[in-house]
Formats: sequence, structure tokens, C-alpha cells
Amino acid sequence: MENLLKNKNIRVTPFRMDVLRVFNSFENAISLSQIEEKLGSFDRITLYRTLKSFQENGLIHEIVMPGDIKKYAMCEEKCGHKEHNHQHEHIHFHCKKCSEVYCLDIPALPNFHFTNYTIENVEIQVKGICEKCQK
Amino acid sequence: MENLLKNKNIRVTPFRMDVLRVFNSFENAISLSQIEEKLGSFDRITLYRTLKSFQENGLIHEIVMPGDIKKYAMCEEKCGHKEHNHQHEHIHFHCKKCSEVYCLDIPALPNFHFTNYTIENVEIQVKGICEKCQK
DNA sequence: TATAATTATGCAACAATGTTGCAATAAATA
DNA sequence: TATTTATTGCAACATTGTTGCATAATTATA
Repeated sequence: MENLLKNKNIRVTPFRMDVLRVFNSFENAISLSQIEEKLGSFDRITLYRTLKSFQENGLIHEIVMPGDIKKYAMCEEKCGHKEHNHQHEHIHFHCKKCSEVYCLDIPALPNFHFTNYTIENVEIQVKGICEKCQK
Repeated sequence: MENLLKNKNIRVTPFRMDVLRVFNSFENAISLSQIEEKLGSFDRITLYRTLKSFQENGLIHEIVMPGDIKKYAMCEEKCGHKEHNHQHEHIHFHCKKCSEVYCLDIPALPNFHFTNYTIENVEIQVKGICEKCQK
């Protein structure tokens, strides 16, 4: 599992391994507080910096939605360094009942075109009711 | 202009009119700090509550993007009460150069389908370079 | 493998952002 | 115009995020 870090040029430290294990222990995208709960005791600042470096190096991506929803999820292997190379061929689905955020695969991102606008990055967010909460 | 508030069942007060005028003085989506600058002197808490009630009543919508980007933009006339009725047939375009956020019209939202997931709301965010920053 | 260069950690202090309760006040309703 | 109902402004607090710096750990180098 160390290689997940090494492959993205992230120095391996015990704390970063702890955080990585937290990600691996969840199915879906997770919030800061979920990470904090799992970690138990930790330094808040170090955690912020860890998440920032994970993001910058394409190991995780941030998912934000209206209503102060902010979560983190693992990127795919291929995901590149630095923010501008994050490109995910999936949508982010937020369940209004259980508040889980799922990364759902789609065949391809829709293709927009606006004259004179250069499009570098597309994100799609969907809200609704997830599979498990359908009753 | 009072009617913009009345039509959405928002009580008309001097402060709310001030905030509304701020929105009308900008072309694109605006940030909290842009509102604050325009207002000059004001009560911070009242502003938060004003924005919240504008949102809840479908007068404005919140736009959030990875990287702590949070902006507000006016809704269309038809936009309904309460958060869950916000549905905008436009995408949010964030320019990486000038940081403006544009609401750009699209003919229709793409149509996703995931077995056993109920989709209520779709948001699309695009990053790139806007018209004006193309050089 | 010991050393040097580089990066990460933990702490303190601070800054920004957002919330709650409550009394006073203003707006809509009868 | 009196009554009901919602808004305002203030204090206090809670949450979230950042910076600088000395120490410690990791990686690269000789």
C-alpha cells in the first residue's frame, strides 16, 4: 500500500499511511470528521497538510456541494499530479437521505462547447436517493 | 425591484434591498467578500441570514467548487422555494485566470440514469478560460 | 551506511467563516 | 392601530483553515 504513495511521489510517513488506511476502510467519499474519528488522536494541522498534499499529487480529490458538503475520495491510479490534471470520468452522487457521496462511473463526460470559452475540466454532481435508501 | 422579493415570499426590508442591489450591480456570480465590500458597513450575522433566506426562497443559488470557491448568483424567476426545488438549466463556468464564475445557458441538462438511484438534481461545473481572458 | 539536503511534523498563534440565543425592532395581518 | 410574526443587531461561541518556526524524519548523495 506504500506504493500508492510512492507512485504519486508522496513521501511515505507513518501518519500518511494512517490516513491512507482510513480511506481504504470506507466505501465512499468521506468527510474530514469521518477521517478524524477514525484516526483517534492526531495533529489537526498535519492532517490538513496531508490532505492538501494528497490532493496536489492526485491521490485524492475533493468533492464540494452546495450546503457545506465537503468530502474526499481516492483518485484512480492514472490521475495526475497537481490539481489541474484531476479529471474524473465519474459523477458525484449525493444521497439526501444518508448523506453518502458516491463516485459513480459513466461512460464519458458530456461534451459542452461554448464559443470562445476553453473548457479544461468538467464536474458533475447529482443529488437524489441512493440505492440503499430506496426503502 | 421590491417585487423580486415579494414574488418569492421574502419580506422586504431596507437591508435586503441593499443586498439585492449588490447582486444587480454585478454581471456574474459573486463571493461573500464582494458583497461585503459593496455594502460598506453592515452586520455580518444579518448578512449570513439574509443569504440563507434568499437561498431558501429560491432568489439566489450557491455555487461551490473545489478549492474553497463559493459564490452566489441570482436564480431565474421560475426558481421555486426551498433548496430542493432549485434546478438550473445552466452550467457554472469558473475561469482559472480571472476567477469569475459565469452561469452559462445550455439547451438541456444531460440525462443520467443509474439503476436504483433516484436523481433529483443535476449540477455541472466547468473550469477553463473565459471569453474575456482568451487574450 | 553515514552525511547532507529536503520535506514532514507538532505546536502556538492567528484568521476567516459560520452559528445560536435573545432582546429590541420592524413588517405584515386582521 | 393593535396584534402577530419575522428580522435585526449584539455577544458569545464553534468550526474551519493558515502561517511561522524549531524539531524530527525521510530521501538522496557521496
